[in-house]
Amino acid sequence: MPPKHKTADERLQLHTSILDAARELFIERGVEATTMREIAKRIGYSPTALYLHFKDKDDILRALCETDFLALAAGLQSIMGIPDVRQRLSMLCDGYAEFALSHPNHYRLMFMTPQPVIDKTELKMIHRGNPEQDAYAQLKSIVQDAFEGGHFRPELTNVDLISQTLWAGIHGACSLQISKGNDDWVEWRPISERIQMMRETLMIGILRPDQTKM
Amino acid sequence: MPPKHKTADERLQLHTSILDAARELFIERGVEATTMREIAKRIGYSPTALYLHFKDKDDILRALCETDFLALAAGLQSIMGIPDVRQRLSMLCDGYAEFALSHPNHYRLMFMTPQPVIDKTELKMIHRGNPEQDAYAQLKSIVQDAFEGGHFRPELTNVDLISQTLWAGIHGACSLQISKGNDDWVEWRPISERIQMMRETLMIGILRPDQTKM
DNA sequence: AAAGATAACTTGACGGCGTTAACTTAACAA
DNA sequence: TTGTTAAGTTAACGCCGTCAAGTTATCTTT
Repeated sequence: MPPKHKTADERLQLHTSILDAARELFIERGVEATTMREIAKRIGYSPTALYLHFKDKDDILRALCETDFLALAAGLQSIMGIPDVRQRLSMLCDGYAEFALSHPNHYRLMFMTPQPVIDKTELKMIHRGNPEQDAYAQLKSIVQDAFEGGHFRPELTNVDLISQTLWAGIHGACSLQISKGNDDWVEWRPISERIQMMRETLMIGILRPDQTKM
Repeated sequence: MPPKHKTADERLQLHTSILDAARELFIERGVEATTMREIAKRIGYSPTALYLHFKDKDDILRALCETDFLALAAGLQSIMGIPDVRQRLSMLCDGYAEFALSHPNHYRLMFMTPQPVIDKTELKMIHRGNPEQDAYAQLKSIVQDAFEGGHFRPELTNVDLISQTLWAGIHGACSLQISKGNDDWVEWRPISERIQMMRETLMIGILRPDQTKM
């Protein structure tokens, strides 16, 4: 019970321990179902202590998502160094899918929930368009390279449109798995097969027909 | 205030007026944000009256989704009569996307929210695999036809896998629009272009290369 | 050394939520 | 006429997110 003036380090420690506890609970039982009181109990503080570090519950969610966006981009960064541009594109699809499927609850928050929770104009940490921090910028930069290398079908001329189609395809496979993968209404093929086929279908559909093998 | 023994018709009328009010509110401000009290107030009953017709809030949601699944399949039914199988496939993609984008909140409930809300084993109204009531069965039946007609690339041999890839592709384009379409982080191309390109990309990626024109 | 200010909390409360239990009352059945 | 029952309502329970006010130990100033 003894309050004490804290160093910046100690303040940060509580800050991150709130985020860690919130992340665990959000992942464990979903964001709507976890309460501020639970988060507080898990770290041994009273519920209102959370409000000393975050404006409200959404603010915690926002902070977690911000971290996750950076983590996604960081995880994909190594792929940017692959020399062959078709391989790079292909690996980005796989890397993205792996992130989505191994962090389904993060992914849901990032890409499958309504918009207003995260107003990106408020995100100061991430710099838009910076390929080291923005996964869409990474994708677009690879697509730009491939476009300049003449790898796409001649009728495809818009780099954003191509990028958004690739993103949507992989996102569709991942998000359908996350939201409906346990639904036995459909006789699902294994998710690995579905990701693989999506990647190949997109590649064949987008790349120049002469040399589709990679 | 006068309670009265009701005919089956009158009971049904209240039943559907609850569903109508709930649907409006769910669409208007989202499912989590609408309360039982609001639904009740809108139809002029006390909150607990809803529990005479539905077990709980999720039960209302479940009933709405059930109706929506049937509506989706019904809306796509006319497409099943198109003679050319490639055209049929193409039109099914468009029809599905049109449903998703013109009923975004229904679509979110149906295909973008966590699984446990709707346990389809409890849905007695819809018959699984019946192409008149099950949109996935419609898709699969067209894919089956195309497969038997030799329209797919020779390496594609599993009808479920093909169906699920097509579904995922269109779903990806639609769901990304619904959850991120108003997000200016990305310079989105118009959604109609994105749907069209997705459809064409999937067709080229899946159909036999000789005659991709339709 | 004493007094005041402040950082870091906790306690208590507010209004609203989903839901249940108990009550009310009009219509029906015996 | 007298129950029984259908169709509600009222009141309450235990949650929830959040805010205002109170409480202390520490730091700062004199």
